[in-house]
Amino acid sequence: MPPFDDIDRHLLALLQEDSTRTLASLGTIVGLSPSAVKRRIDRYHATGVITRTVAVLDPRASLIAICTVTLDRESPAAHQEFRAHALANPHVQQLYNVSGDADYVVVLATTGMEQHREVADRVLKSAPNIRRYTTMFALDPVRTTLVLPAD
Amino acid sequence: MPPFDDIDRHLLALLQEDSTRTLASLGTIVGLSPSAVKRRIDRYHATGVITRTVAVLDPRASLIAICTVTLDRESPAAHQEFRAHALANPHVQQLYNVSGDADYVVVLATTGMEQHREVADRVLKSAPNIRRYTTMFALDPVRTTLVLPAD
DNA sequence: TCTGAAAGTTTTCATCC
DNA sequence: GGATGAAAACTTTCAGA
Repeated sequence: MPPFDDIDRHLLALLQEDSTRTLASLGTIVGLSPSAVKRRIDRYHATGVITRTVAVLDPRASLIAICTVTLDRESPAAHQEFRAHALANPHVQQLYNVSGDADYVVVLATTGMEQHREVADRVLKSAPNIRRYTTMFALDPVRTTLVLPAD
Repeated sequence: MPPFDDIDRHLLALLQEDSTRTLASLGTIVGLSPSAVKRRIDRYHATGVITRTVAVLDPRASLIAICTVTLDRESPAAHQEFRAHALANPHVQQLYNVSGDADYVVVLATTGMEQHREVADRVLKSAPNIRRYTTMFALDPVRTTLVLPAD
């Protein structure tokens, strides 16, 4: 994707906030015609800037746990095995390979403590190659977005 | 919201995956007419089950940092002050009040290390009431969704 | 690359089951 | 609650600048 101009950044900010706006309303805000807005949005999809468009549910209805995981060895095979194991579980909402003391941060989303125990047992406790892990439960998901800076 | 049936769960899973499907295509999948699908989706919005619909950008284009924050005192005022301070910054992509050793998990999204330093300084280093914090950089954002179990 | 208008789809809504 | 069908709105395409 060629460099963004101010209108691109504005459109991407608007779409990350609410993707249900019409081309006409976006056009009014950024000062373009609906078809000019469409051409730009089509380009964001074609070039992979926008990867998907999704409905977001209220996180307060779920139990969110943020876990760190340290593997017991640093081999590529151990990493690959753990990733595949974690990704197989739909309750793994987010998974990051990270720098520092831990190797991964895993965010688990479940319907409650009972389901959390099941999922955590599967994904963390009895998973392959894990040396140790920690769990922090979200008492309050104050802000939960996937908004990224658009530049 | 009254209890979900199988069709509700199916629709919510579909919409969390891709909210651009038409009412007709959703109806074909779940076995309802477009207007019946619409009535259900309207209800998800009206009751706050779906909070918003957004475009998601490719996280690989950004620098993601996952930080833990421990406040220097447990007073409600300290919490309130820290939250307001963090929420004022648009690079705070996610913010969770958590149980355990730390008080908050903060996810920072920036365009690169230079911007990260600025933002981290503002949100963490020179922020009020912080005793200590840790930072883990995402080497690879393996999965980044906000998908929640629909029950 | 934009605008504006025509053509094609989707959404919305009233009505009936 | 759900289905249907018609009207309204939106999206898509394309000619012209």
